[in-house]
Amino acid sequence: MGRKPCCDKVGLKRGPWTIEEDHKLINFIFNNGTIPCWRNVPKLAGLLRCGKSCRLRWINYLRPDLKRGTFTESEEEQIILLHSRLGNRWSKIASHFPGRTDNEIKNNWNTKIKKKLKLLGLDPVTHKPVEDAGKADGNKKQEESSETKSEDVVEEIQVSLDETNDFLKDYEMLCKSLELDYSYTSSFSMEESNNPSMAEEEDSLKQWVDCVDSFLSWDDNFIPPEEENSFPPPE
DNA sequence: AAACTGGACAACCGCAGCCTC
DNA sequence: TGAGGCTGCGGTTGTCCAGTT
Repeated sequence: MGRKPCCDKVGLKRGPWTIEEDHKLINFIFNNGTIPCWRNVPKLAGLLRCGKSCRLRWINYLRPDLKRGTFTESEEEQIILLHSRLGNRWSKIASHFPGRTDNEIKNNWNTKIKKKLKLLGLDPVTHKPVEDAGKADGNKKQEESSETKSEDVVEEIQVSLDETNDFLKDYEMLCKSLELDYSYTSSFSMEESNNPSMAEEEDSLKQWVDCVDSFLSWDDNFIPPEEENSFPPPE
């Protein structure tokens, strides 16, 4: 009955990752290339985390091809469009955005885009104008108070609907442009590490390590693992 | 200056689906 | 064929931090 937990949680560390843990994970992945089994990663990398946590950390934060930073206006519009087609399938949506993770897009949706759509009078779930919801809201207000809706409210809804129409037109345009530009493949893949341009790959990875080092901003007390093991990856 | 609040995002949890034995 | 293991995914929670009172 029931399944064993994915890992033995006793003695495992939880919560935010430290710089030292990040470095251990990065070094392990660079030294080993592909990760056939995340379950073994913590043990082999010397981390007191479960494999699942390591995978998540790598995918959402440490991967070299991550873009990071705030979403642009056009990115947000594309997310809205894709969400209208795909629903909450964040990984599918994320596959259309180089360097963006499903978690990042999901967070952005929940904190920003949802509100944006509501302001435009669109239902974030159905992507349709919330006329019905407005009526329902109106009824609710009627229940709360026998006062009828003021003209201001009606005007506000009308403006909202006009904006919605404009927005839907933009949708159509975005659709057309996206149809031409759906062929994204990740610019970085561990599986590709055997290709002829390995040297170039190493150079770019080296640059990335420097970059990571800078943004992780090593604290003075932490001594990175043995330099000779950190790079390059074994053949 | 301290307490409070809300936004942003990192991380965790549990389930579904695929794969292997 | 079904049970169990593993990964990936989506929902939710926790934590940090900036702005406000």
